[in-house]
Amino acid sequence: MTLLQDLESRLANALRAVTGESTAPNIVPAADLRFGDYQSNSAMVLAKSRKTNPRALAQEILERIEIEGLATAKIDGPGFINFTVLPEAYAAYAEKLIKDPRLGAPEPGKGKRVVVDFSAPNVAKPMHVGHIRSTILGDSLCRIARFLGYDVIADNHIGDWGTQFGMILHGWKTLLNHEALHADPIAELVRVYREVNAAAKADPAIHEICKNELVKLQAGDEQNLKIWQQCIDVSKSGLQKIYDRLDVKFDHWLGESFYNDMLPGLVDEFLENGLARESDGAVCIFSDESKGPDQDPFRVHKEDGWTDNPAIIRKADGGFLYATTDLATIKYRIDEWNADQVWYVVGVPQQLHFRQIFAAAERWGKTGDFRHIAFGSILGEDRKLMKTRSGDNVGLTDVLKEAVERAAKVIAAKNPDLQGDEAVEVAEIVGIGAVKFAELSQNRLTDYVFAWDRMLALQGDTAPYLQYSNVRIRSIFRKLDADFQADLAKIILGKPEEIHLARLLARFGEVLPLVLEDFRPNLLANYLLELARAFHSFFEACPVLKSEEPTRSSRLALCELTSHVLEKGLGLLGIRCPERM
RNA sequence: GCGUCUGUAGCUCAGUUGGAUAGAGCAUCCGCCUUCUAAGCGGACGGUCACUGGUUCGAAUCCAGUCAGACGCACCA
Repeated sequence: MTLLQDLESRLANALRAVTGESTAPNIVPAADLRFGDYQSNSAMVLAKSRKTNPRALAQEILERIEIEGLATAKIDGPGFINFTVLPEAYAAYAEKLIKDPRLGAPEPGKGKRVVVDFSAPNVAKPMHVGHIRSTILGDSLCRIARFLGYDVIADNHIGDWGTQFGMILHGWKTLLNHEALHADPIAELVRVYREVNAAAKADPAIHEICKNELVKLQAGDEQNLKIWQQCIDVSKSGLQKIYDRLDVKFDHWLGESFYNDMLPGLVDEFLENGLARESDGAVCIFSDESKGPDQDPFRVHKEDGWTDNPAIIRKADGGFLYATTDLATIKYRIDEWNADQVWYVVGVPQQLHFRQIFAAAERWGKTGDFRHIAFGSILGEDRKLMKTRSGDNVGLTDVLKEAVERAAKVIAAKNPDLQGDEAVEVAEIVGIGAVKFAELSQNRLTDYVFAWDRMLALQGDTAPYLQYSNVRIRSIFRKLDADFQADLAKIILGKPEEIHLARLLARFGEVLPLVLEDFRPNLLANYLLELARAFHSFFEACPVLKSEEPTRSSRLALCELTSHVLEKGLGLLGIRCPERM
């Protein structure tokens, strides 16, 4: 039980005693430490509905609440109840956390299986900065969900069957440089794709050839299938290198091609059940007439009023689409994997698509908790969306390379003692961590303009700031002469910096569940910054090794616990901690 | 045209869902290494929360309207 939960249950008891009925307690961390550690506005909310004086009601609550030994409470302002946790209570809780491998975190996901669909790059194309959000956000959500008890299946739904293969096939047959393919497979595939793309735009005959190659592939042409398979294989191994570097893991890579065979049957089923019908030769899912037009994703308002906006699941030429594959994917995840929830970490431009897919799945009887975890776009310097096809986007590999190079320079300047393999390793951890943290520390819905200095900053509110606080801790323990057992230490909190550090350590378990309420790892990132700030202040104000017992052991234990929380918290964001930097 | 998202300090962004005097980082300025790593710490400067109304004890947050930007709206993914 966290301190917050402890306070809430005591407040709930007091509220029941005062009102005679059970009322949800409402406690949040105080906006300002001047007021205390936690604040409740329950008295004001309650007074409103009962039309009584909020301060008088708060007074009644205070007379009934039992918080001896935990906190003190007082009434402030219009009727806030402010709680100040006693230093002894923080100390006792910190001692408990040291022995708790979960560091106070609850397990709200116990018994729930969730499929997380993220990253999902197209094969035969390099990952650029635009792919970074889904990959990093999705990976972090997987880690956090697992820690909070969910049974997580991470699935990389790669684009391995799109129309781009018509051009790639034609390029493979006419333009491929086998030596170049061997040296850098994805680069060569991209070169080929771009050349054919340009040629097809200029010459309709080439466009027609590409279309035919695609039709042959889809019809099961042996040669084309073989080339396709080779493209997938080299692309996957190229992608895997980036994922390894980012420390991102998937349980499955079930791409679009995996669902290919299921699509004809799916469309037939939709037709037979009356869930879809033909229109202009295409098979479409239309709006549910019983619903109002404004609450239906299959209708949209245009210049001349409400008009159909169906989801097309089979084109007039017989081909299948994105929506068809996504429906097959939902069926598989619900029927074969028994998923309770499916989280789609996909950009905000696709929200209409997901509203349609989710609505169609519901009509189809595939029930589950489906969430589109949307995120804002990364914009180019012209403030326009970075388009995949424009081709001149910054590659993800280049970003990582630059990040690690910058980190290496800073290491060489700040800590010349680090040499050789260790310096290389630390640069990797710091550089990649900076990139990930830049992404995870902001609200997922905000668009931003890509800028090197922003993404690769190493000072201020960054991953290196967090890593550095842990490095300072590890440095203390390296200088320790004897063994130290943190779980046996008695914690005594005296200086304000010690109390503040303990206060933030206690909040780890409170923040974590909030992250999954709205899928916002930035809450964890912001918490960790606060914690690190508290630690740095503590570090400057409170000598550890040079202090006398029992303060020395107490501070060592606080350091150890801070290190646990920092490493765990960063780990949940997919960021590693170096021993020194 | 309609819908979704966004608009907060010079810049980049938070703001735990309606709480108290709106917070960080960067930049600028002033201090702090003879003591556990200065990628740090302490302090200063910086705001009409796009605008106008409304709801109420109380609004950056909710509602309506206006302005600005991004994205989406039938056979691409």
